[in-house]
Amino acid sequence: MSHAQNIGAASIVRDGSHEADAKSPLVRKLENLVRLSREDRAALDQLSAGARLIEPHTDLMRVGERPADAVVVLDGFACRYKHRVTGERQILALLLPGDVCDVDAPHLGRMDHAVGTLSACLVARISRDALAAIVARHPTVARALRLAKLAEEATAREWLINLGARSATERMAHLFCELLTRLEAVGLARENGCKLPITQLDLADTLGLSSVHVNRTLQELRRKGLIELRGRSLKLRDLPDVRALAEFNPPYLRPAH
Amino acid sequence: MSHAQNIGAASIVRDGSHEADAKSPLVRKLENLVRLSREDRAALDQLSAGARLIEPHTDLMRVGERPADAVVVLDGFACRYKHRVTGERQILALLLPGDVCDVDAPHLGRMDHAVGTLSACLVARISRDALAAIVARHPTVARALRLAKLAEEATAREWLINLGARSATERMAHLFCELLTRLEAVGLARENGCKLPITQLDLADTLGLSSVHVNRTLQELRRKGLIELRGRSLKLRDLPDVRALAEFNPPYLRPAH
DNA sequence: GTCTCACATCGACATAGGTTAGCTCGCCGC
DNA sequence: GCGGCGAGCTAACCTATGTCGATGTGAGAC
Repeated sequence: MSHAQNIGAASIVRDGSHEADAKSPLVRKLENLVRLSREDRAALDQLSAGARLIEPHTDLMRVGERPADAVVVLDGFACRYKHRVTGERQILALLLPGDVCDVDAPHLGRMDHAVGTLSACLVARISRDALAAIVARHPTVARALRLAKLAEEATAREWLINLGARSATERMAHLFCELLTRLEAVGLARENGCKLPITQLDLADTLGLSSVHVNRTLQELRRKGLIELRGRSLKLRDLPDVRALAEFNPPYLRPAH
Repeated sequence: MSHAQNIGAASIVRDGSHEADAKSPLVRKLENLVRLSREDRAALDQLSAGARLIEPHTDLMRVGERPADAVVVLDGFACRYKHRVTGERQILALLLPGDVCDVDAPHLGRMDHAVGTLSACLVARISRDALAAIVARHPTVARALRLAKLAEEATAREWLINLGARSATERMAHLFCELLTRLEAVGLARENGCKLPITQLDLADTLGLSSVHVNRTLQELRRKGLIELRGRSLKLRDLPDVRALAEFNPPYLRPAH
């Protein structure tokens, strides 16, 4: 059994069997943005009910498709990505547990990029109608989804700065800070560490680097004692220094605070 | 009088004195996305009524501010940008005539980036109330604004690919294709040419390159007969080749078509 | 156990792009 | 008319990152 599958399996147990004792990542994420009522939470949990386990490297939406549903990631890492005709892939956004993809699916024309899993993922599809219903009946949830969208846009802006203006080490440090913060927000990080169920090649395609250089850069961060990365688990050993190196400023992840 | 001021002045005449014979860039832009009624157009023109001429290199919104109004650019080039602590500037988006900035201002917390003019610009501010009113009374306009936002997001994704995966020449070619297409959509391009009222340094900060390398790259594009750029006016001499070089695919600029 | 495959790692070399510095030209203020 | 300034342009040199090829390593399949 691969690491990736481990992760998927582990959380199916968590999400499936003991639903009572753990909040879903979707609820956790939105609770960082607004105060949810018990009814709001119940409605959200119902959305994630029909979640399915998806294999690594599986497309959830293809280029050119007209998306009928939105998608919520409940466990594992997925991404938005696009291929150049030369074959290079650029990852445009990482979708972590709790992230909702394409809330405005209804307005959308054809997808100009694809969405796919990186690791094994637990994913729920939300039909256009279900989405419309919850937005209409739960204004607080609607507001939370809007704020989440703003955070996604702010994140995209940070990525532009990453790719346009930061060196390889700074980029990587910034990405790690971002991931840690986002995973903390859904209860998936402890002691400045988290799972990182993706390969160095995936990392390369998100950071706009070659996989070889990703490897070199990781070595450097390790050598400086800034991070540990073994197997699929990442730890930021010196968070203040990593943040300083990355010029990481968390508030952009929580708009309207 | 500088080039940039020339451009501002020229269009003030166009937008101010003969309002009857030329549609505002805002109306033109939205008409690419939806079919506007006469009333819709009138309402939009009223929004742009109080436009003012702003000097080059002037901030319209600052980092940390809570934006009270949205902003429409009616002439000239503006941008979203952010400075690193090291002083480098990354331009996150270019705002061209017809572009509306921060329609969801009301939901917004503090600005995580700044908005400022590059050239002299004709700019109208739209109060939160005026915006709410037009969105409520003119659903078609509301829809157009949503679609415009989707186009802006698609553009940001293209920029991520630009910065992450394309070479300097490809990047620049792609940017030029994008600008030409966007300016054509508001009637500000003719015969594959348009104004480009920004410096090579501005270009460098949007493309994530040094100004020296921007210059080199421009020379190369000129040498290959792909573009002409003199003074502040750009012409794509071989549009098919430039598009091929850039892998430019226009439809992303017109969602839902 | 052994085979295989994906991933990580390493070294040697190539190159795109950055840096520094300086020159020119047109415009503006005085 | 002179000095200064911003922008474009060029050349020489430097370095971060890419490319290529080889090797190591661990986990699953059988």
